[in-house]
Amino acid sequence: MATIADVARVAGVSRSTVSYALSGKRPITRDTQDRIARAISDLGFTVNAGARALATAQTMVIGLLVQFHDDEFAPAMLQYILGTTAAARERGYDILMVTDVDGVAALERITSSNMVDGVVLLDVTHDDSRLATLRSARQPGALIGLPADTEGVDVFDLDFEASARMVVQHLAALGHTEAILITPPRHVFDRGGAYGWRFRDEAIAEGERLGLTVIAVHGESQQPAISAHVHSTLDAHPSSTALIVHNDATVAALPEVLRDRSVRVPIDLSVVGIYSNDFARTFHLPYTAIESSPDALGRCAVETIVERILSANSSASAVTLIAPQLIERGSTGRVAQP
Amino acid sequence: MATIADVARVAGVSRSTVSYALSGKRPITRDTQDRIARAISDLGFTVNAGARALATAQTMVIGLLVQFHDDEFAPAMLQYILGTTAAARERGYDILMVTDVDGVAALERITSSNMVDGVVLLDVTHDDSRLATLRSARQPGALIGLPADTEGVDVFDLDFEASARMVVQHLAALGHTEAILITPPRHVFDRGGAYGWRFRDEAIAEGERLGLTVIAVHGESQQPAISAHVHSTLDAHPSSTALIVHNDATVAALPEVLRDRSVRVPIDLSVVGIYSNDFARTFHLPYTAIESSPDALGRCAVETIVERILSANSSASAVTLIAPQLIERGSTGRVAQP
DNA sequence: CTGAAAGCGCTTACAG
DNA sequence: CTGAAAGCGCTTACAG
Repeated sequence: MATIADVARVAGVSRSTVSYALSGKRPITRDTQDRIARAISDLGFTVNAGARALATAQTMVIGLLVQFHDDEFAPAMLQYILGTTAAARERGYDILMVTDVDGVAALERITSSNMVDGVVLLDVTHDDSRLATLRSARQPGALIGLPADTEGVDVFDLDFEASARMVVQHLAALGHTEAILITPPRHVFDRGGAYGWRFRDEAIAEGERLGLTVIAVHGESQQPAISAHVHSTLDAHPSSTALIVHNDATVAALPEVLRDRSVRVPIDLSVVGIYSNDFARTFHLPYTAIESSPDALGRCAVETIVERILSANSSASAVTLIAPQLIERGSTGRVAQP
Repeated sequence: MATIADVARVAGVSRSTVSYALSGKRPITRDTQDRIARAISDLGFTVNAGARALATAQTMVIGLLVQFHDDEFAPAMLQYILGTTAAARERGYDILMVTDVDGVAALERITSSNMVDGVVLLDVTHDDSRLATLRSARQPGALIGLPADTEGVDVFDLDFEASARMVVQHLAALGHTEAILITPPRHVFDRGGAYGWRFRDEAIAEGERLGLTVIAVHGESQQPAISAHVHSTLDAHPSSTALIVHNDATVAALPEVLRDRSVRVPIDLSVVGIYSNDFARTFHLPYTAIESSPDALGRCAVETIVERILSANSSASAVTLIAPQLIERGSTGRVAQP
């Protein structure tokens, strides 16, 4: 394994000159540069990342904290991971992916040992126990998901309130007066998944303003309960002309259930979802939906982390709620006049 | 940030003593131990991972090389990632997840810069271009997926030949004489995904031995082509009494397609898949299937890597094909006597 | 434009 | 049972 000292010897210069040639942080003669380049290529030299990290106090690694609850629909999570990882690479960072059940301990471990320069937390809940650890860490952190206390952390999330208004306005404009909303499962609310109630509460409130009654029910998290629940919910509310689904597992099961019931979309029922375009492609979901933008959220989080790593200037942290976008896929229609 | 020197000063001992207390590599007086422990906790000291890595030449990080082809069904990949990550943590290693489009460059980057102690390659193809890089790397590597040349690398994969025989024998024993096999999409074969033809060729051969004609067709990779293709394939072979599906995306779409056709399983058609139990749960797939064991494969790969990291003894590399297991879910039946 | 030297925070022979 | 010192492979003031 060639070191910078080997390169220096072969090139007939000092180690510092090799280092500066590598970083470009000071001018080097054309000739010296060439000799160094040749030595590097002859020796197959690569900078040792650990040694560089020790000297610069920069690891060029960002930690990604993922939590897989086994009552959760994992495929949706993958999109955040990929968005984050791609964005990190574009900025020259690698991703240390941590999936420990004990997220607090994992966060403590990778930050206090200086394995990472910053950290992105996925699936942040209302009173996320990882935040205390993050606040006392040396490294900056960005959250995906809105906690109650946003003091000192950068937060990124979809604007679920605006999303709810957008969906309700869309349906109200089409003449709907009663809609069913299938929210995330109860355990998501219990765990503090604020996106659940943020969307639901605003949907109900906006519905009241616009004369659209929103009937909210918790979705199930496991098949076959999911499908059975959609059936019984539709049975229970025959007067509802629209269905809003805010739950990945349920929306993935929806095509089959609606086919079973011979429900024609949008003639018999208008359907609106909240999911990403990638998700729509993977599962062939033909519903008009709010784009949940996992890729964009991951990218924003990484960008902000990198900014904070580079500029020691600790500007005020911010909460960024991404504006929703309604992707029309033709699954909503005007209510038939009786 | 407290260093080991701070701990030593506060405890009134030398740095080496603190280090040895940490590692337990030499006996320390009870009293000295206590003073060090107190100093560590008072200062909130944690070993700097980078410095330790530099001194020991061990990063305690394993690289995981994932390739997301956008014509691929991503959810299946996630299971390998989770199995690998969990197994690594159990052995004290973290996972550096790399998803670069250029896998060769990514592998070169993380190995030559010594960011990792070993590496796991996912989705290895018949003539995987990453293998040359891996062979010249300092770190050991384990593959998931069987390449043509297994020289010097540890390989883990499902025994697809045995899987094919098991499926065909199962169907033949039930009296089936003609079965359709939907293989992975053509581009998987083109790319060198050996699992495709390993299963297919052996299924056909075993079928010939047992009097079961296996009609192999390539699956599609994107909806709505997937569903349309299953329909047309079933239409084209009305005499087939069994369907074998070796393709995640197709099997995920199967319940809907069969419902559309009012096909009763297993009365009208026996169905066998090749997928993991986790996948079955997530997508509620009720078919008898060969367990593809992504978790077990990920674990085995990590275990082997760790063994090689620890015991410098470079014992011969091996190819490990996991024995298949047929999980009965009641989707196959005896052929009706005409 | 280039070099000699200190330092990043650890571990581990070498000595006692 | 414990310490002083060298070394892991870099970077970066400090000097010239």
